[in-house]
Amino acid sequence: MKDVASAAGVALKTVSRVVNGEPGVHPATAERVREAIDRLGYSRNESARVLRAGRTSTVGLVIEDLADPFYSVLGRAVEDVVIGAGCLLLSASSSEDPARERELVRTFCARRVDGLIMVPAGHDHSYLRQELEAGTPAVFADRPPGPGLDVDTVLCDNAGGAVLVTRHLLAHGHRRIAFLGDDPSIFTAARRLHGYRSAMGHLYDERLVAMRTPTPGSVRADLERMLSLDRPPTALFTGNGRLTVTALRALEGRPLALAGFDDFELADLLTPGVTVVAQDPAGMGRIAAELLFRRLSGEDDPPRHVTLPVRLIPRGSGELPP
Amino acid sequence: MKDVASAAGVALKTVSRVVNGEPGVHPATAERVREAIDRLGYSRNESARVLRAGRTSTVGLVIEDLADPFYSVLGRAVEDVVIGAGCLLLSASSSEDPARERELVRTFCARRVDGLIMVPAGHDHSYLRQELEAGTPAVFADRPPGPGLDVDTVLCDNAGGAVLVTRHLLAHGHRRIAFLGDDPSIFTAARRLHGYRSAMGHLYDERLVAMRTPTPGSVRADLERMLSLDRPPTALFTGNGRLTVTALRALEGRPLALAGFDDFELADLLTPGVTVVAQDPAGMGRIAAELLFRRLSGEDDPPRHVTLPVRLIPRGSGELPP
DNA sequence: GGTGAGGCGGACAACGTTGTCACCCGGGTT
DNA sequence: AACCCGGGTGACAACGTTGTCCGCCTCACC
Repeated sequence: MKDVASAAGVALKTVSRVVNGEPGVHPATAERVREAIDRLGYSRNESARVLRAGRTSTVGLVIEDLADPFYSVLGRAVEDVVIGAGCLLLSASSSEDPARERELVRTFCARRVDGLIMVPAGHDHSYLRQELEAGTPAVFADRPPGPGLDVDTVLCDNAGGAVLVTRHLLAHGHRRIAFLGDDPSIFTAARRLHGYRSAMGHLYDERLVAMRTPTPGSVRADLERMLSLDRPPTALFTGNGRLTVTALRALEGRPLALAGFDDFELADLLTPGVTVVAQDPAGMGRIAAELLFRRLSGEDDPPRHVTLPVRLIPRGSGELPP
Repeated sequence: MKDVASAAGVALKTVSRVVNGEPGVHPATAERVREAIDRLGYSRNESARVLRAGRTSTVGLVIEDLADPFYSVLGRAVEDVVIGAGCLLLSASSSEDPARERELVRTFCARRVDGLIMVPAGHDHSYLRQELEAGTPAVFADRPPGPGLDVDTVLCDNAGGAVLVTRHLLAHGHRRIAFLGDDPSIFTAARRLHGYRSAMGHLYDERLVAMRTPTPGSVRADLERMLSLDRPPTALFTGNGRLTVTALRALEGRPLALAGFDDFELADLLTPGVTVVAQDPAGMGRIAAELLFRRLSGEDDPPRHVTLPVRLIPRGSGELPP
């Protein structure tokens, strides 16, 4: 900027005024400055601007895995809102590791992001309190913050969706309905199990439940175990998109009614089509980002808790008879 | 930092030394400073550090769409390398819009990212020359830069993959093979068409080719037109993952041999399984990021051009007889 | 011709950090 | 006693920008 100023034969501040479109500059002077800017290929150094202004116009996004379709769609929705607000998005994957999550948040805060959007991996977010008090708002998406911390949160109706699926299978005559879920320490997994269990009522049988971090091997083993019971399940409820797909592979076409949490591409093209209860990851991302920007524009209401509805999409696999 | 200094009763510079682990600070003093840091919850302001140092330890990623499985996997691989190098990743989607791409690059450069990784949307990247000369290296992935610009580039073997698919279909007895591709102004689409055409040789028939930005409607229309020809195609080659899926929906189970460019999740679970030629998006992202960091560590060789191999995965749909 | 207003331009400080250099002080050497 | 040495510490400038404030010039009006 100094160079531009001397090239145009004006003072530093005048260049700054032109760059920022401030009034009080003679059109001819402004033109001369712009010409010098073009000639020298000058572009404002945002770091310095940030240092002065105190705001970075940057939002940090911590998700579980950028490559997961659910989270990448969520991330894209966040990005659209963030870019629309004239900010940029720093994104990083926690890989479901609380330590990495914390480290990423620390890094983001050292960079003075204006706000954070998080899909938390851990259950202890007390380390965030300091940042929040320092004025960096955070919004949680998909999963709530750990105990003792209350901030804006966007969740889907996990329990309600699980009830919906379970009742749907019950309505089609199933009584032995297995549930395959993720590690119950994950909030969504626990809520979905809860919904399943309450909808099953006295039909609940813990031998038909498997909850752990899924791998192709573990899913296969769990299914084998259940299917070789005296009274094997006639239907299967899978607790998230990845599990549904893994289970489909493990079943290898064995006829078992199936319904899953989370929609996924091509669910409609399989035979039979896979019945799911669908979330709206894009909506979740968008709303989380909007909540964040509301805070950034000074809103000071108590934390909001948004629960997004889910939608049952029957496609055939969940309507198979027992 | 000023507050920490006065709280610990030392000079600013001493705190800076402690924070940066520089030698020459008395252990007792350092301890006092660290105690003050913890007490005040201080964390270094990276913006100021950046302003001083000139490097932001930030990499900008411009891709077509963060929500697209291909690009989100690529993005995740980039992220892993970037984080591993102690940097952060700014990501943004161009939505296949050259103007937006340019604007994003401009914004990233104003923020003084250390380097750029791009999946370009446009064909004119002369605007990058200035940034390159200013010392911001760029690496292109999936598609090369426009004419007149030569930088590190990672592509897959588009033409070779298309030849592979076409020959595979020919080997299974097909002579009338249709090609459904994206807008030929997109590099990958053009290269794949080229591969298809050269493999078809004298069997090439332009009535069996449709190249345009795909929508469900356009794909349906193109297929209808081809299938109602006097001598309709007996096989279909779809030019990218999205097109393959769209075509599968449009075909609604009509028996037509099908093979596509790009692998996609569940391709193996459809009936029949979908034969594809698979790229390695994660490898592409990783290599692009590694090339970038090689530049950042001072390498000054001529631009490298990496072509990644592709792999044919027969799953059934491409082995159907005419 | 003097005067006040307003348009325009510039000098300077400050944002928070780090590199440079100088200082202080105790202990060992000449 | 004069000197040097070096570990520990601090003052200061600089990075590039913008907010504040001041001053100049012009023009209209008395």
